[in-house]
Amino acid sequence: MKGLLVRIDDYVQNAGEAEKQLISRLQRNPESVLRKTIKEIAKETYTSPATIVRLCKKLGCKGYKDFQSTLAYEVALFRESRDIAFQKITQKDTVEDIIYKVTKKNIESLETTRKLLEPKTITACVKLLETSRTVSLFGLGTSLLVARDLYLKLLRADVICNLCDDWHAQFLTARNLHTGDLAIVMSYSGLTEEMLQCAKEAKANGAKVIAITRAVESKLAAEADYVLPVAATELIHRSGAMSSRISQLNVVDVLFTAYVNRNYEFCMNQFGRTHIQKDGGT
Amino acid sequence: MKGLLVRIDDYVQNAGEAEKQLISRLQRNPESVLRKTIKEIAKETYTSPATIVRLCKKLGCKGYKDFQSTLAYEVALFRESRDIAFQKITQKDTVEDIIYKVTKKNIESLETTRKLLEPKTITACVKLLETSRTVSLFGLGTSLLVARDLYLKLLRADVICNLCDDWHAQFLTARNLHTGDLAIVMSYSGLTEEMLQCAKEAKANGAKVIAITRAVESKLAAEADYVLPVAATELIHRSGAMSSRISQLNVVDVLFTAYVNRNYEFCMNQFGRTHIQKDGGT
DNA sequence: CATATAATGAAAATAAGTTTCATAGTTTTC
DNA sequence: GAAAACTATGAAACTTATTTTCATTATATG
Repeated sequence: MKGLLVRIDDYVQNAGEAEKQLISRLQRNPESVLRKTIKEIAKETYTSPATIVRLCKKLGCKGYKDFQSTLAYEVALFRESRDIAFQKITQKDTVEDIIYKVTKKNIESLETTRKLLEPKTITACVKLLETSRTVSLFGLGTSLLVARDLYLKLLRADVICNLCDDWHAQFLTARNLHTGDLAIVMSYSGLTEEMLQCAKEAKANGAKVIAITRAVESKLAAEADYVLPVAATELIHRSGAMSSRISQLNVVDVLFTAYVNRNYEFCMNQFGRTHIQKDGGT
Repeated sequence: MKGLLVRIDDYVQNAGEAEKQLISRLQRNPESVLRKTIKEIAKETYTSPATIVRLCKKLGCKGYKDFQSTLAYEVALFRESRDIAFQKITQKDTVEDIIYKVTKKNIESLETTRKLLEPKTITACVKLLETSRTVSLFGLGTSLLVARDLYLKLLRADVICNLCDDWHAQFLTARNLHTGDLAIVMSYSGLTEEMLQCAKEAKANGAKVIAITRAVESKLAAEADYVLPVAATELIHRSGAMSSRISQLNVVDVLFTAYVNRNYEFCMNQFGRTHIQKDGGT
């Protein structure tokens, strides 16, 4: 069932005059409705209890009470998620505050990234992973860490892959790609000139290109066959966008998990052969 | 104000007979209370509306209605966080499911990690970062990625630090440490023999040791002066613990942010000097 | 222009929640 | 050890909130 506020919004077009009054009031401040009685709302909006009850029923509730508690549930969730958004770290913050805010920031950017990811794109990327002869990874700085993470994963799944640490070597790798190869280019900002060059080179040589970046409109994205978007996160201090790599890793997780799921038997077999310690961890 | 269910639990000891009946009913299924009237609850528990209202007031609510809406809020949040926990990925899952579940898993492990982190420990670790002559980082596999991440951060803040890629070099680094140096050892499992050796060596040479691990009871943890705990995450498939590195990165974020906050002016100045691109990103 | 239809509010009816008060059991005091 | 004071409790009266009914008005339809 859709959320109540969404249903309200859907219904506006069919609403009568009194109902429009009501809806406008509800949308302006849904939270305060929870603390008011049906009579108070009726008075505020120059309507009547009867009209309110009718509206509640049209929205799929049993009555005003049911409406209130459904709304309470929604508002609780919304408030929680809004809480997260406006927490900037200041010098006054205690260590406890920092633990809370930093974690919430990271969670927020995961949520945002999730909303940006399109199943179709993931599916297309997984197919490329399956059908490409080789997979080459590209990244610098923090994005190199993400590339390494995906590299370790692909290794374990026995995908033929390649990642060079320094950018000259990466560029040479790009130059050697051919039709049937896949390049995955990671650049959070989408502005890194070196990555753009790698993407161009890969493309020019007939390879497919996937970009993992926040910059869906960038030159890098334009160069790519598929773009896996990452949430743009504000800075914490001016210390660089922190959550970015966590979001990028989340994209990597999604991509890899989707890949494994489509190649289940084979991958499970591989994992058995490639885990290093009993629990596979380090 | 404490949560309602907590307050209920606190109150049990002072409760009379009828009240105990009530409380037991409330605790058994708080959610269903939301859909019941005061009379229904009275009947179910062989008590009376009056007793219920009194209990609500003792718990700090204005009456039964207020009690219900406070509870609704709490239940909504709880249900949300419980929803997350039981989502295992199966072969039947669509790509859309995978996007959702993988992200939720990662969020869940961030939440758990947050709860494990103790402000005192962070503060102590930040002090070590401030006062140590040098900081050396240790890690292998996925944990090496985390180490590299912290390394990049410390570099930007002009902390004298060191990280070697291969484990032999890491071990030699540990051997060269002295009193006044700091070693930060990352091992998610806490079982990696190589990391244990590095920690022991560092300790033996008089250096302080911080461990970032899920294994608070491990030999590695025993060797460390401070342990920064990371949530233990179940595996997604058998492909290795995915969320672990995200949690580890979160710990790194917290540690580094706390450090920056205590050395604000200096770090901000440094960040100005060390950012490579306009937005500092890659 | 008459008639059907939909929207609305006033007021009655129903239901919910709160308060008061009487009772029974318990503890304290002399 | 009995009277007094206190506490916990539920029945019933009271208050408040919600829902339903029904009459009125406006609007569309043939």
